[in-house]
Amino acid sequence: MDMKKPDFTQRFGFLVNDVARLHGRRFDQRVREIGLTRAQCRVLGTLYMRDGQSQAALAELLEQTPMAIARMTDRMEAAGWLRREPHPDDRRIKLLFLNDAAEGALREAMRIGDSVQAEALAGLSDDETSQLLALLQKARTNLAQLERPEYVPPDD
Amino acid sequence: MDMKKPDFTQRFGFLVNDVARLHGRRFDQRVREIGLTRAQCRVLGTLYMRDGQSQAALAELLEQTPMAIARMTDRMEAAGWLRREPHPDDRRIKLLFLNDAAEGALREAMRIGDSVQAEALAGLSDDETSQLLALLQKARTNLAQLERPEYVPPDD
DNA sequence: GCTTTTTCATATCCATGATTATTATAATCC
DNA sequence: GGATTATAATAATCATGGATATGAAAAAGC
Repeated sequence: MDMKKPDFTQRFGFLVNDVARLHGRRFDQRVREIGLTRAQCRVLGTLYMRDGQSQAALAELLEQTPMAIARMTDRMEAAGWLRREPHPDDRRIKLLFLNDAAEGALREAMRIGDSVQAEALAGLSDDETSQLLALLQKARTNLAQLERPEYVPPDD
Repeated sequence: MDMKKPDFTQRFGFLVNDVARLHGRRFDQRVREIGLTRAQCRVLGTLYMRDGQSQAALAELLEQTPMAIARMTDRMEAAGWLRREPHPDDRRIKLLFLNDAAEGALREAMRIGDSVQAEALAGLSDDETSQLLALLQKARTNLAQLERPEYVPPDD
């Protein structure tokens, strides 16, 4: 008898959760000195690509609830990273715009992200790294499609 | 000009964060019906492998702060999943033991985890799946060693 | 033995995210 | 065009996790 108990740390859910937690913790420790957090960098990065989104649209892009975006943009507006402007035609909607401070901070955050990524993927060959990214991308598309079946991954 | 802006969603940090968030959200939705959460499953799974740990030891195993474990075990003790018992020799220490209800719930959580993993990794070959797990495991080891240089990954 | 240092658990505060409900505003449907 | 329905933002509540600080108890130094 004395069955070998299953090793939970080898399961995909545990693993990806752990890697994200450890990676994110380390990233947070470093971007903290520029006054940002991991989640805020995510918002900044998305707005940088598509400035002037509504909160609802941003929530869609980030696969998050509108509520999470409402509070996040509250904090980020208070911190001066972005501003909210009324939509000219629809008084329900607030459009989000990056402030000038955001671009430099985002560039620095990218440098930090590169550095943490290098730490996390140390010892992996270039092939292994691209394979890892491709497989994660596939998993991300799978999971996103489960929630929004109409979603089609970008092609360009 | 009109430089192409960097696609943040392709970065490792964003990707692994997103996959963990989407996977965890889906897992949470399902284990909720047995009264558990993702984080609690993580605790249950670890205690199942090594019952009778101190909170500090559990924090080490989970790569988390003792404070996070203190609050987590508070909630889980109140919910009846585990109990705290005093250490016979050291009055600072509380040892954690799973209650009977935990084992069945954990088995069900594993089934749910298998199901979500299958959804997330749909379309990946067996080779790709094992490669993904192996690469994530490597990243996890890398990141863990940055925080605890003495850490050595299990060999058996 | 007694002081200093470590260690264990925990209180407090903040950031994040999910759920649920509410309010204001648009859009749609007879 | 007035009632119904849908959508945008947000409030309130809970679970989670990091950072800092604290009290109690054990270990180490002398």
